[in-house]
Amino acid sequence: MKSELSKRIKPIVFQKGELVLDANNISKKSYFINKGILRTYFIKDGKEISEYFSGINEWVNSPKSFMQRKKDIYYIDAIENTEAYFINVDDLVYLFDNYPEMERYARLSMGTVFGHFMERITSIRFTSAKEKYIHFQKTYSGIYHRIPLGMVASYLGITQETLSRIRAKK
Amino acid sequence: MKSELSKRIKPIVFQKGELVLDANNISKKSYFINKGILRTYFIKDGKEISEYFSGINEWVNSPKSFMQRKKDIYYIDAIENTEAYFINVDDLVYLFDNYPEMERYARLSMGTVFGHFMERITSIRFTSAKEKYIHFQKTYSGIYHRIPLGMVASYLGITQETLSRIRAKK
DNA sequence: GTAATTATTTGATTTAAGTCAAAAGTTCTG
DNA sequence: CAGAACTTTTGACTTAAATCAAATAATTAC
Repeated sequence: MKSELSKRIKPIVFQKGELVLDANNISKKSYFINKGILRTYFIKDGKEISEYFSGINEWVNSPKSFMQRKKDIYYIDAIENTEAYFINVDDLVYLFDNYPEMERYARLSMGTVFGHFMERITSIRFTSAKEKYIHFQKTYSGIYHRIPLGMVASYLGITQETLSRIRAKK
Repeated sequence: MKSELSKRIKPIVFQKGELVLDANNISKKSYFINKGILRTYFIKDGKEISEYFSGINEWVNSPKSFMQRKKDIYYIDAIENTEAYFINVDDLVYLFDNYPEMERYARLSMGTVFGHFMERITSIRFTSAKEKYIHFQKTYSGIYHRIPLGMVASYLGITQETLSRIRAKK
């Protein structure tokens, strides 16, 4: 089964700043990061709002685009030079069809992600800007210092100025 | 397959105010609502914070407790007299084992819920208290007027007073 | 049906974070 | 490596929502 998977994934590299996925296109690819950081974001009132960041050993895609072949609002770009693998959704479906344990793995993985989302919602709802930043540092303990301030601010839903002041104080 | 499912679900009723699930216990049950409203909440600083509300034709459980048999922070109670069905996790696993299409259905359903979560995160991050309330009304268009103000306020992460003033203005 | 409890509204004041503006610091690019 | 183009910081001022406090209104229970 492992080789079935490895047969279907291909390496790809992205330069810093390069667009990995354009919200105007439907993407049948899902990426597994080997090195670097990808950012998922969307545009609101002409500004880029970061949705989340993905580092080493994480899968990244635009869920609606990838799973349902529907356009969604999410762009993905590279914050750093990034090395990744990608798999096509057709190949993934083939694996799900032939390896039920993979389907189960996918379902259970989603349960975990689910928990993270709920935690994030709580974090956003009830905390001051400072607490949000501390929570962000914990969530992204390995990579938080490599993400530009403006992107962090939009991820947290606070202004750059406020984040800059929070950083200055500590 | 339909009968396999119906063989394994049982009816249950809850009185208004009744606790459906205590965070101190692990629950192997998932409920499907036929009538009424259930509320999922947790306690923060001694206060009940509403996480979400569930109405007719929706499944409700405490995901971590149900799927992973681990304690989680979520309580569930009945906002109204409620009629529901429940299924035991063991029976659900049996169905997943024997009906791969159910496993797939579950995985795809989670994808949809996923999308709702992302939308909610966006709604929380960038909107004023008033916009949050408008979004809440859309999300719960069928039942929003049946949920007490205090519970709505904690769901939105704003104070009761602020919500009361928003309502007064429109 | 009335007292007791609980939920909602209204008012006055405070505060955290936003906005606007400009300066200082970085990093691209030819 | 020097100027352009971003990014981050700092300052002064504004505002939305929180807090504290008390008054109504609506449920619930006896």
